[in-house]
This record gives sequence, C-alpha cells and structure tokens, in this order.
Amino acid sequence: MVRLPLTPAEVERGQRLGALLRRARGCRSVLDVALASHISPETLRKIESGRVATPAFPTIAAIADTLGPSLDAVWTRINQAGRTVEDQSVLPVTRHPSLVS
Amino acid sequence: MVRLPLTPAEVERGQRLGALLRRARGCRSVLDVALASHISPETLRKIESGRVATPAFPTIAAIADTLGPSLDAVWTRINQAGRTVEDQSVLPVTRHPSLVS
DNA sequence: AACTATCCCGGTATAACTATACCGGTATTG
DNA sequence: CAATACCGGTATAGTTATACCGGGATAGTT
Repeated sequence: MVRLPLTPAEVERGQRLGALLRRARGCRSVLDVALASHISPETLRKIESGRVATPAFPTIAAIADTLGPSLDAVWTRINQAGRTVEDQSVLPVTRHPSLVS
Repeated sequence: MVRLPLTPAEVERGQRLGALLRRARGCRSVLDVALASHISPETLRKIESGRVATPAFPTIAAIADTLGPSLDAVWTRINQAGRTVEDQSVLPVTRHPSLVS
C-alpha cells in the first residue's frame, strides 16, 4: 500500500493551522511575511487558507520564526479540536486590533 | 516555475535532523517509537537516515512528542550547521514553555 | 557451528501531497 | 480609475509516506 489519503481530521487540523498562522500574521502583508520566511507568497497563502493540510516542517518553522509563536505552541493549539482558534492568543503580548472583530 | 529541487544546505539540515532524532530515540526500537508516534517504521527510518530532507510538520511533531525534545529545540539545533549533533543534548525536556499563560 | 529471532539499513516502487507559478475575480483605498 | 491586497482555481515537477525485498549485524538457543 502506498501513502494514505489525508483523513478528515488531518484536513481540519490543517485548517486550524492556517487560521492560527493567519491570525499571527496580523496586519502584515502576505508578501512581507513570505519574503521574511524565505518561502513563496503562494505557499503562505495556501497554508493560511488550509489548502495544504500537512506542510513541511521547515516551512512551518520558518513562518513561526517570522511571526513569533513557538512551534510547540502551534502544535498544541492545532490539536485542540474542540476550541476554535479565534479565542486563542498565540502571541502573548502583541495583539493586532485590526483582526479583533 | 514549479517546485525547486532541494538545495545541498537543505539536504544537510535533513541529515542533522535525522541524526538528532536517532540520538533522541536512544535504545528504543524503531518499531516502538513509530507505533507510538502513529507513523510507519519505514517513514521513521527514512527520516533518521536523512533520506527525507523536509518531512511534514505533523510527522516531526508526533515523533518529538514521543521522544521528548521540544520542536523549537529541534529546529534550533538542526540549523546550527557548525556543531555536530553528537555534542548536543536534546534531553531533558522542556514541555511547552510558552503555554504557561 | 548452525539455527533463530530481532534489529537496522539500502534499494526500489508508487500514489498522495507539497511548493511554486499564473490567471481572474473581489474588495478596499487613494 | 488605479493600485494594492487577498482569494480560488488550475497546472506541474519535486518530494513525502508507505510498502516490499534482501542483506548485515547482533544476541540467544540448541
């Protein structure tokens, strides 16, 4: 047997990852964060929109380096299926009022 | 253009990642750690041998959860190109230090 | 020694998936 | 209107995750 297709749980976790990173980006532009993370803006947008469920470890690590949150915090939060990402603050201090709807 | 081939630097970082995880596994068997991490032993062996340079984020996170070291420690250490992995202690574990909020 | 049972490793194969690029569309702002 | 930013779809080469095979090394048994 070859690689198994992504399970619905993995897809949903990918969507939580995307939403978390989108929130952590705040008011910065996709292009800015992508260039700082040495990845393409297309890749960042795909991850944020949840269309890439299981991105590469270096890719997520580079984005986390740019945006601030620790990798362990990211991993822990995207595995909390019950809670939504909205009521979880990744950055302890820096909040982005433009996103607080 | 499409996806770029892995650079030599990425390949070497993948080899450091594999060596680090192999050391963290210690005397435990590949099968034991793979089952505990919910991945196939083939995948774990490939990552440890450095033949998979950029594994998926959930894969590495699951292995780190099983073996102990924090993801941030892993990411930091495999980016220190100068030092070998041998003289770096991965354990003891600091469990999610940013989650104390 | 020979046999057995685990490990671990390298090679091969393949479907699933990622990372990247381009295009068109929408919304906002100057 | 023009410029900027974001988003969804499409396309594709590169890469991963998985499985199978065979071999070497090690340790325990008869």
